[in-house]
Amino acid sequence: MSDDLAARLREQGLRLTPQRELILRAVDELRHATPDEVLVHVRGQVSSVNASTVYRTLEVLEELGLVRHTHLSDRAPTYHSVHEHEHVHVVCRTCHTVLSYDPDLVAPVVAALAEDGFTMDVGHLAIFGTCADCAGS
Amino acid sequence: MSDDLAARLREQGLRLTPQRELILRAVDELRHATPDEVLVHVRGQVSSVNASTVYRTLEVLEELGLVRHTHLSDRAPTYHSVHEHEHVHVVCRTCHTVLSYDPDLVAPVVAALAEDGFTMDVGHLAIFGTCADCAGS
DNA sequence: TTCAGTGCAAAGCGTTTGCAGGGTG
DNA sequence: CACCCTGCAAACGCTTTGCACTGAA
Repeated sequence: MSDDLAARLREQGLRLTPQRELILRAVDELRHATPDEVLVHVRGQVSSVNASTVYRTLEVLEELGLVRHTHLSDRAPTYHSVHEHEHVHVVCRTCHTVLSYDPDLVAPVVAALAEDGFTMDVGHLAIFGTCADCAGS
Repeated sequence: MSDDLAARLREQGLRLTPQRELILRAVDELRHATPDEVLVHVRGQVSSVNASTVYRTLEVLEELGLVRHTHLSDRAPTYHSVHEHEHVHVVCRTCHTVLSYDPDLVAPVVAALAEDGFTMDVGHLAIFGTCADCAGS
């Protein structure tokens, strides 16, 4: 999968750098991480990786189709590897728990929008609401 | 509906101010507006309304259940009146067109999550993807 | 040897906060 | 006349940008 990275970069005339390998690996390992969390993680391994590099790299990796992002809070976005099964994020606004659901959950919506020619981005979806535990309060 | 405002404020021991009336009216009139757009709008009517007042007021109005917000871009959130019919936002990431759908669109999802005790916030939902016009490119 | 990628520092955008003065109830 | 609300200015968190240097191909 690092080969994936090398291959895709080459296709685009881009270059393989240690930072890009590290950042991709960090996203894979952290599962759901903000840019800042990625930064902290890679700094734990190699010093002097800069925040701007993380932002620029995540952008590149997303364009290459190697990572994805969602918005699970009003703050920083969350990146995850495309190697994970695609899933829908369901977020409780009270306790901030994030549940992952199978894409089947929204299959009817995908189908309905497809009839209008709209291709839904399932992996980016975040559904907000109140979970069972917090409903009482 | 300004009476609504007065009543709800009173219930909470809060005060009715010109700024709060103006900002609520701006959200009603602009239909989908960012805090900054609200600011510009109210400034067109009365000078010297401050950005922080807009933020604080939108927060209050949302707590009172008079306005709602969604995230239709990676930038500032969008506020709209609760007087509009509740609707689901569908956003094309290519041309940035925002389509409004009836909540029926996601009824199956609401039902499925309800079985797990999760109450979905339909009005806050934003679905991203690619619209028919942009699919070709 | 070329030019993409990096680190650094500064600036950017959107938002929040502390405080003192002003206005509602 | 209490105390909520406002404006102002500063600070905040996250992200982007310009620039000179470094290093991958």
